Amino acid sequence: MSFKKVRDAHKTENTEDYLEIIADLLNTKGEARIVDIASKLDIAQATANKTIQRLQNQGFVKKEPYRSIFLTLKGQEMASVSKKRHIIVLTFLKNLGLDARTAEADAEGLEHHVSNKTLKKMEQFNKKN
Amino acid sequence: MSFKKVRDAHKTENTEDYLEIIADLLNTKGEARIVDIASKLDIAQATANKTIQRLQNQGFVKKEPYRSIFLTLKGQEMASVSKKRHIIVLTFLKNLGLDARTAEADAEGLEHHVSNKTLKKMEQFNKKN
DNA sequence: TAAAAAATATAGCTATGGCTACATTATAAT
DNA sequence: ATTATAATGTAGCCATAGCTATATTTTTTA
Repeated sequence: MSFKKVRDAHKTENTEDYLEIIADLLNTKGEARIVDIASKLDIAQATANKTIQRLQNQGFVKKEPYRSIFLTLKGQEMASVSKKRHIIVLTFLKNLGLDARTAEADAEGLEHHVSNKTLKKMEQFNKKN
Repeated sequence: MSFKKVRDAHKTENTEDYLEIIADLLNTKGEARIVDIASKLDIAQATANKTIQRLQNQGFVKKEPYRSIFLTLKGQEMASVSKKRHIIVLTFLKNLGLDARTAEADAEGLEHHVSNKTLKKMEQFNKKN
C-alpha cells in the first residue's frame, strides 16, 4: 500500500505552500512579510511566525528579527518545482472543464499528491486540449 | 484563497482512510483488527490503537477491549462515500493512461482533495473512455 | 491445562500546526 | 519627538499522529 507516501507528502505540503506564497510575494510586492503570509493562508500571525522559524531552521528561508523573509537557494528550488506542478494541475483541471474558482481550489489540494508519472499524463492532456 | 478547505480535508483524511480499510476488512475477512489496520497503513499497532480510540470517541466505530472493530452507521456512511470517491478517482487515473500501481498510489493521496464538481468531471471522462 | 506467542492497551516521548494572550520592536502620524 | 498603531515575537495551551517500551489479555500450542 502507498499510505506511507501520502504521509510523506503531507510533511512537505505545508512547506511547499509557504514557499510558493513567499516566492509569489517577492515577485509581486518585492518583499514577503509574516502578515501577508498569514493573511493568504488565513491563519493567525503567530502560527505563520512559528512555521517561518521552522523553515529557517530547515534552511528554506532566512530572515532577521522583525524583518521580511527571503528564500535560500534550497527554498527557491522547492518553490520553483511546486509552482510548475501547480500550474500543470491547474491547467489540467481547467481543461477538464472546471471553472477557474474550482480549478484553483482543487489544484491547491491536489498538487501535493500528484506523482511525476501522473503529472506527465496531465501535461500530455493539456497539449491535446 | 482555499487553503482553509485543504486543511479541513486533512482533518478528515486519516479518518476516511481508517474507515475505508475497516470496511474492506469486514468485507473480506469478516472482522477488522488493530493488527491488520496497522499492517495496511504501515504504522505501529500502538498508533492504530490510539486512532481507533479517537474514532470511537467521535462515533465512527465501536469495539470492546481486546475485541475487533465495527463501524457505526455514521462510520458506514463515511466509508461508503470514501469508497465511491476512491473508485472514481482510480478509474479516472487509469483512463488517463496510468498503470495500475501508479493509479492506486496517486488515488490514495488525491481522493481526499477532489471537490464534487471535479468528481463529476472525472465521472464524465470515465464514461467517454 | 500450563506455557508461549500474539494481540491489544497504556505510558510517555517527539514534532507539527492550530489558537489566544501578551510583550516587544518598528513604523506612521500627530 | 512622542505617541499611537502595526508588525513581529514569545509563551503556553490544545489536538493529531507518529514512535518505543512495557503491561495486560487473549489465543494458540505443546
